[in-house]
Amino acid sequence: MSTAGDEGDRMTLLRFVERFALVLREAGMAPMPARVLAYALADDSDRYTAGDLARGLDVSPAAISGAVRQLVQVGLLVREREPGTRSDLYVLDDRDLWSRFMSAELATLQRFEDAVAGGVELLGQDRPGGRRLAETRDFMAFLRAAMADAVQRWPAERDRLAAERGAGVGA
Amino acid sequence: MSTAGDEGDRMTLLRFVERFALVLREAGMAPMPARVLAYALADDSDRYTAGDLARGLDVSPAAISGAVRQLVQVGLLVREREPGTRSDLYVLDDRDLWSRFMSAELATLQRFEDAVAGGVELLGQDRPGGRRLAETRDFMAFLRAAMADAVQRWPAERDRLAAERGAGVGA
DNA sequence: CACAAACTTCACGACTTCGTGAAGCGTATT
DNA sequence: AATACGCTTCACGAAGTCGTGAAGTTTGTG
Repeated sequence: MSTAGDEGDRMTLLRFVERFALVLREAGMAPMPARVLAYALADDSDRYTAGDLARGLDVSPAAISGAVRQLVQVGLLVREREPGTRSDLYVLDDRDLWSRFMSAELATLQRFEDAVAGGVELLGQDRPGGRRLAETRDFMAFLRAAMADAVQRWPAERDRLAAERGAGVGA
Repeated sequence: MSTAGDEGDRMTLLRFVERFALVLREAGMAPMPARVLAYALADDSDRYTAGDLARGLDVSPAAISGAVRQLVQVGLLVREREPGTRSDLYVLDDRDLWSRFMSAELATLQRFEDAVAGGVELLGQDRPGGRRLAETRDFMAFLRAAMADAVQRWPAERDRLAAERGAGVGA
């Protein structure tokens, strides 16, 4: 009977994976990396072989291969190697996961800023188009600074939240 | 001779449009809306008919039709109607353009948060996966608050920048 | 009232992208 | 040293998406 419960858990897990992956895709992530990230985040284990992920998500090992490479490249997954085994282990280093995720986002924002700054150079600030571009560039810079600041403040804020809740539960 | 210069300007403009549109696409925007937005932002006029955009970008009116509808829907473009003409006018209300753009982004972030919160409900916080999800949710909330705050501060910051530069040029 | 212009909608063709299946390669076991 | 296992790469088939061309609709003009 315990199997039935486990299978139910697995189904709810996979449903959530699909739902969360959809949001990630809308934010620009490719489908398979989105699924792998969602799965690694929500499943209870904290280290997975490629085979684990393939079986857990019920997709081909080939799909996993590409997905984890992309995730490793952007720093959302870390590849580890246990001596005496032939499988790589992928671990979701959740301690600074989202700070790292946001760092990638900040790089994107930087590219925005560069592209717009290039446009300002090309068009000059003495024309309406150039002025709009310049203001856009300033906004990007402002926003990027604000986000970088928030990312930096996050660890302390997280610890504060944890302490607060720990105290609340204890009381 | 002025024609040659104008054509050169037009070419540099279109090159910039392509470059900036590419960045916008990487951020999740559809190709044609990205081009239209980049063009409307960088070109010197501040109101365009659909025909202006089609000719300016050298694409079919049909492509413009879908693109402007999407841009109007997310609030990046405003549709206006001059009495006594048969064309709608699309204006890029640049005063609060980026605040509005960020509001849409904040909505996306809210969907993130909702999806993750749903996962926390499904999985419970007494399991490693659920705990990771809960921390993710908290991070999303924290980041969203920081971004909302930044968006709110932007108008004042922009005016401050403008005043500063105006003074700098004068000195 | 008829005509003309502009935009919109629709359906098609081209392109890109995604995930699978099969073959190849590296690595530990025996 | 040979074998078996797991991952990776490659090429293919399928699905979704994008922009064009043509027809239809609405709106202003003569």
